[in-house]
Amino acid sequence: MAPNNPAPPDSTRRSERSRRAIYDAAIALVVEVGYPKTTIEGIAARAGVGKQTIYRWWGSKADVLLEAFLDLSEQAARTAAQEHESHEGREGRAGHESQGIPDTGDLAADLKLVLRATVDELRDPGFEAPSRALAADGVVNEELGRRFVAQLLEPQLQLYVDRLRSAQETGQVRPDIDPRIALELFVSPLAQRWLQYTGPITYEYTDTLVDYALNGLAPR
Amino acid sequence: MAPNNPAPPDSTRRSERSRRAIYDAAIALVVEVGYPKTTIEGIAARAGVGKQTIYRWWGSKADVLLEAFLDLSEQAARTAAQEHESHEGREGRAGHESQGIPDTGDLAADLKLVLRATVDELRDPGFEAPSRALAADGVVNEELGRRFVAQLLEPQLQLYVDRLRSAQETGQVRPDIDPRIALELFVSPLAQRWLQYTGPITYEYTDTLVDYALNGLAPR
Amino acid sequence: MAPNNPAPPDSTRRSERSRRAIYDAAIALVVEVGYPKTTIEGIAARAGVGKQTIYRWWGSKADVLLEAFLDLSEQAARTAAQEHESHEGREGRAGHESQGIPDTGDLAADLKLVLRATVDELRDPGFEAPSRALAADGVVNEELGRRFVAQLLEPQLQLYVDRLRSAQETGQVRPDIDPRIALELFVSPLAQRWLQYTGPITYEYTDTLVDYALNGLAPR
Amino acid sequence: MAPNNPAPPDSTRRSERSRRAIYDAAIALVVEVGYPKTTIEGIAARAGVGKQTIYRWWGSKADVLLEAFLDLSEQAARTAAQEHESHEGREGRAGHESQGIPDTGDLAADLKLVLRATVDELRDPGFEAPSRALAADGVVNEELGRRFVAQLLEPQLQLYVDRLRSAQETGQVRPDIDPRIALELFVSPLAQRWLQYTGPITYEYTDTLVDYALNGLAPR
DNA sequence: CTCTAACCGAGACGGTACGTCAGGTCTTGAA
DNA sequence: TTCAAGACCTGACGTACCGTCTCGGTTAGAG
Repeated sequence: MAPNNPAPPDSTRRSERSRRAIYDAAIALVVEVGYPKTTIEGIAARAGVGKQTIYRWWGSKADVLLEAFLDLSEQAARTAAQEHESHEGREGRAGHESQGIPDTGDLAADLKLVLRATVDELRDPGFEAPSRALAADGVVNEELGRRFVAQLLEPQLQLYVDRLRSAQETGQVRPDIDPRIALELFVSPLAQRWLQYTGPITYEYTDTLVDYALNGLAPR
Repeated sequence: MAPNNPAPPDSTRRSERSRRAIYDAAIALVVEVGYPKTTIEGIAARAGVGKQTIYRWWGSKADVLLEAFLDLSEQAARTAAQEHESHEGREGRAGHESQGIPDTGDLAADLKLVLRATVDELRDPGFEAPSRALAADGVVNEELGRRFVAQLLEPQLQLYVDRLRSAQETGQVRPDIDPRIALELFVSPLAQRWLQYTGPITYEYTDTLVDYALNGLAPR
Repeated sequence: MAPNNPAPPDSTRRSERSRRAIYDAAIALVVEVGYPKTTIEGIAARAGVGKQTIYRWWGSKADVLLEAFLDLSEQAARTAAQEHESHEGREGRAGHESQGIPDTGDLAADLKLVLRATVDELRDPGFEAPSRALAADGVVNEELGRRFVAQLLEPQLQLYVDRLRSAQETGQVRPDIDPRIALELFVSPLAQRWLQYTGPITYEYTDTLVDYALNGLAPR
Repeated sequence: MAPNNPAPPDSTRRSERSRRAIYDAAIALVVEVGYPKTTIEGIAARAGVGKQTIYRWWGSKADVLLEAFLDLSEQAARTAAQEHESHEGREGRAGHESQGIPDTGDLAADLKLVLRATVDELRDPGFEAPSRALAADGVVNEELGRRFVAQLLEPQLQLYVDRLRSAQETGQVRPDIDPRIALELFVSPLAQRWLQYTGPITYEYTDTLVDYALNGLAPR
């Protein structure tokens, strides 16, 4: 279809070593100097890699960072999973939503727990810097934004959908509610405060969001 | 305190002509070529202005655009106000939130109306391009983000606070609710969908948000 | 004739204070930072004068410096003349050529004396910096070069012409010699060494030049 | 010793193409618009080269022009040499001093011939413009001046030294004369007239210089 | 002894060029 | 063929001065 213009490189010969070094350099630079001052040349230099090696495999700074961050998330998830395993038996101590949202039967409590964990994550500079960078670029670059959402955000949101559906089955949420929209009532406010600095991010705040969303603003 | 190094220029001698031209050029370029490809040189050239005239009065591309957009908003508000005046007698047909949120007594209807107007605005390229650009830069540049919020976003949100308080007085909203948080239940989801392309933006969607937020997710 | 384009300013209202300050600033800057780094803005700032005051009365940096240097030379000449007067009675101890070249009857001795004084002058940074600057600009700017020569150099050279003519009358120089050309035999070599760094500038050197020039290179 | 900060570029990878284009552009611009209006940007643009490519290999406009002019001189010398070769058998018709000064046994005639050729050269705009530019900058920039002399001027002067020494052997010049100084008697006057516009440059003038210098000003 | 036209300081303005940085492409030599 | 290295062309950066143009204020000579 497309005239395969750029003659795609042979990925079997790809240097795993370089890929890792590039990921690490990209994340480190974003954390240390910020996204705008992170440059492809800087990443290449820090990774001990030729610029061409980056241009060969990625299309832009954002591409590099998106993959690097995905990789980082996977690592973190893997680590968390192992830890989870070693603590098996204990219930509920969810550390990271990628493990799924706990289902103790008490929807409000489960949501508050998970949102508190998210609050923690949003404050961890190691995660915050790259994800904020990607989110920012995604705001102005629709294609990147959609990939960011599809690969990072939506999988997280899907866990809320699952938990809400489960709550619908137990009657804690009205059956006519669309869970994909419902989750936004407590997730989006947190997201906006984080993205736009529209307010402080605290446990009390997220707890409140859950209460308001579940019970509504109108008198009962 | 600070040694106010660069000796601030004399604003009384400032050229109004240049300021206007720079505002116009900045907005036009962001709309036409996008924020990242909008350069200070480009703005200066398009405005028929020396680069130094921009650097003399603003600290960055974002500063220029923020002021330009503020100016644009004021113009729009002024225009809308005049139009409103000329249509006096008709009630309620608010076109722009800066006029305040209508208060017909029916909170849900009023909110839906305003949110629909916001949906329209978010789709107007003349407004979308610059505000998206500023929002994006604000995500990664906290100082800018806070100014964006303080000068553009928060005044809008305050209107919701007012309307919600009015609703509390008429008993349509529970008195223990914090309006500043409550408004996020329907505003933030819309904001996030717009910022991050996490879902379509439609009247049905915003209507649904209002219903969910007012009535809550839990069965009554 | 000409449409009196720029409407020449009224020189009777001219500020002597500013003129002096500009001269001083120009000379000082050329000495301190060099001609290329001397700017009109810098002169204006250092002189505590508006830029327009410079542009009103001079056409270029070189114009300013040329006048400043002429002024400086006149001052120096006046100072030297006073000093000369106070030492009256003593013969021959010419300090500065502008007083005329001494005429003791011994042409070689007189020339050597004057050239040694020139050597001293060429090494005085206060004179060297500005005159070198003007000479340099004159090399590449014919109009300036010709003014530099006419106003500064040629009057000096004329003194040599006079002395050589006197020597022709006493038979120390052949009558068919053109003094204006002859003087170049000892003046130009010194000038070139100074302008182009083609060799060291010493008393021995200038003495030698006089000997060679008077006696010729060929065996007698 | 010095911390050789800027990490000198790898000259083996240097683009010969760019170098040539830069030389040509620099010379052409100096001839066409003059040295002061010749800018690095202009050279880069005319040469179809990035500015950085100039800054990578040269430190200043003068550096570029000096090398360009040296290259031009070498080319010219090479061309002249070839021409000379093809005219072998004919004696004495020296076109360019770099071929050496002719030695017909008649010193005065040989010097006059060569100086007349120099007069021609000083009037060839292709040579005059760049060499005047370099000379001018060298007046005010000692480091450049010394390089100009060492690389361009002194080699020419050395030819006079050689010819004068030969004349000393044949008894046409007194043995106690220092040829390096002697040559200045006829070369420097011409140089000064050229540099400073102190007088017309003609064959008659240079012929006269030779006569005066060889025979001296004093009666024989 | 005003009045008023200029010169004055200051410095904003539209520009040009500076020297630097990074983007993305292309070439070279070693592995 | 990939890779590290880095030269190359491009284009924007933020700065320095250019020469022109107001803007009050001051200042002197014509009334």
